[in-house]
Amino acid sequence: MLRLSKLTDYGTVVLARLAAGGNRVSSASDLAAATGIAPPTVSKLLKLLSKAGLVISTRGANGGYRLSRDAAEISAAAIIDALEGPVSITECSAEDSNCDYESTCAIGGAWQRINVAIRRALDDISLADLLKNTRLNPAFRFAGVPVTIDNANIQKKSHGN
Amino acid sequence: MLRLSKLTDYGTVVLARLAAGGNRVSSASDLAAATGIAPPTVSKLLKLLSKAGLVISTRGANGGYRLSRDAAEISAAAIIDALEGPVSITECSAEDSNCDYESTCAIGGAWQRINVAIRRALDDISLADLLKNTRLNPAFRFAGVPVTIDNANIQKKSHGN
DNA sequence: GCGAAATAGGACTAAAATAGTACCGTTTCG
DNA sequence: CGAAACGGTACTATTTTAGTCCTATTTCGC
Repeated sequence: MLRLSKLTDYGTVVLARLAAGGNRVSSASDLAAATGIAPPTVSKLLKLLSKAGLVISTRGANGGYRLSRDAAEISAAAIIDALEGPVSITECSAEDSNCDYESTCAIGGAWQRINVAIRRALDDISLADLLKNTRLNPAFRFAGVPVTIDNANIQKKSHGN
Repeated sequence: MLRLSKLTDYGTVVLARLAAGGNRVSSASDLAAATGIAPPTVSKLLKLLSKAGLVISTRGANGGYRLSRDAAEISAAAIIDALEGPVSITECSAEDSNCDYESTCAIGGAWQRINVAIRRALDDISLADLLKNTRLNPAFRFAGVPVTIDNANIQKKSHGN
């Protein structure tokens, strides 16, 4: 847990691709082809990123997307915010959180400190850093689940049933 | 996003209650009554915490639960691990993950660094810390909203590196 | 001007993860 | 022996997430 959604993961891949393209605009379908991610999904991603101001869109024929600023200026936090909304570790964090257990809780504030620490880590890393890529961990298993993603099966989401 | 599940949140509340009880054992139903969380849920929580070694259970009549060690020795990371499994920010992290997008991805390693940073933040805070403060900051929102964290002295990355 | 290419936005469906509940078994005290 | 309490598992419901599709709008090229 505490992991980010696939969309965000894909989002970084798309952004990375965009970064590689420099200032040239790329269409959603081109990006989909380049990354192997399903076109509608790429499109959705780009819309969100555009709304968040991370990418700039150009409409019309020959239109497409490009990064709104240098990859070094785009933080992981910004990406996550754009695709998942505010990073907030607990729900019971707002003043108006109407948490029923408030009287017995006694917790609360401290989570925010953690939250801030996490946020800081996320702010520290830019898209450019993500691109540098240093694969530091060897085999890495996930939550006890054997992660076996088959090359061919990656898109087996054949929604037909 | 990037937030932890309700179960984890409740779990901390239960642990906090347990910490308040010192060495005395508390039954699941007592804890449920004290915290206001539904008994079956509390029970489930305690089972998980017990399995993870965070609490010690005593069976039989007059049995119950108590912390396995001092609240200061129980880190937020341990709690999250117990209730949500390993903290891991992305799935596509393994060298052998056969991620189809690998060629175009170029991302990967950096997420782990973020992960480590987050983990460190989580390790830094103990259950005792969580207990210390009630509600230190009023209104608190993330995203683009004004974050007003006054106690700016969140323990920084005091891990010495 | 017209048609094709492309984004914008939203609605919708399907799948998966989470939360919560219930049941039954085992242990221990009195 | 019986009640209290934990242990484990299986199940269901709810919520969240992922993914798809449709329609409108904008712009380029002929």
